[in-house]
Amino acid sequence: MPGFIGREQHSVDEKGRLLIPARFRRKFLLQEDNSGTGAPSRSPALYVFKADDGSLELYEPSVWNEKEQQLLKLSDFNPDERLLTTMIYARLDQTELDRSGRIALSREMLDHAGIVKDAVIIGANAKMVVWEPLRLETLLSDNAGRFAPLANRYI
Amino acid sequence: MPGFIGREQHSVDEKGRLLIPARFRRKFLLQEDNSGTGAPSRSPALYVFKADDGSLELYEPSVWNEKEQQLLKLSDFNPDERLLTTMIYARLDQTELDRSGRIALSREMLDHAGIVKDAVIIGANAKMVVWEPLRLETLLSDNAGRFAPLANRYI
DNA sequence: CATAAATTCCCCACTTTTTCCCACTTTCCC
DNA sequence: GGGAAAGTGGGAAAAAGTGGGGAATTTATG
Repeated sequence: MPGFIGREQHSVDEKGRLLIPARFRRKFLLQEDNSGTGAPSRSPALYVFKADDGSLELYEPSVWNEKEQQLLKLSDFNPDERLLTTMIYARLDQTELDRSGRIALSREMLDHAGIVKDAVIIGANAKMVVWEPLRLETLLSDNAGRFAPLANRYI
Repeated sequence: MPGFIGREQHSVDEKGRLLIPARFRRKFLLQEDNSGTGAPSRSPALYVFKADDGSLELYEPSVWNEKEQQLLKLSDFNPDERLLTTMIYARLDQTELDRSGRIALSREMLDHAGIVKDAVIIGANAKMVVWEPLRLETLLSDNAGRFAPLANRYI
């Protein structure tokens, strides 16, 4: 129950580093550090997943692990289930926050999202979603007229 | 059951701070602070949503969370449902009241509503709606003739 | 296998933004 | 009118964000 909410834009430097907004960091540093020792939580990790819509999804370990429970139920010997498992792990990566609260995104991840210089991070409750700013803008404006109908249908 | 009712106009300062009228504040400080301890309620939060009509909607956590239940049912892997989720979280932000009862609105939020110096806050029962004064005035006068027909149809 | 090149990691320094707090003015209410 | 609450503005301290240097590690290459 992280509850990431809000939208921010930050730059990605030449080293591929992307800052996780402080307000998001607080959300999971808080719950990572339930060691009771009060010691600084060692190395907050994040799972990075290439989404179909051209964005990147960032998950806390606890949230990803919960999703992963579904995967573990799949059989290695059912072709479809095996394929799905392969597809998912092929798109998955893991990264850690550095001392400044940044993560290093690999070249493939950045390419997948089309990120060059800037990135938008959207809090989507359980996860964070990373977009190339223009790509997100285009998606939203191209589909602006669909918001009301969709909202009307689904919520 | 917040029951915000009334209309007020307040200034937005250079730091983007907007005062939540005292009578609205009382509504939800009351129900936030059901800790029983009588201690000052820590950090009253508000969700801010960019509405389609060029206004900003302010929700109390309890009210927004109820809406969010609908969102949580949507699938990440159904394109329409995913798009809707993206559209909503891309327009959503979260903010807290400072000690003076103000919220800090981000630049994007202010731009969305066209707010420069002043803002009108309308209590609309479950939520508060924030308008740039002239924009609201224009909307109302441009559609004055439609009030009776609409009211006739729906209420 | 050794050396060079590249990448990663760790840290520091600077700039900008946010937060916190205080003070003043206006309005409301008895 | 006097006191309290509400509303407004701004200064200073703290935090967040950004960039980059240099050591260490990994990867390429002769």
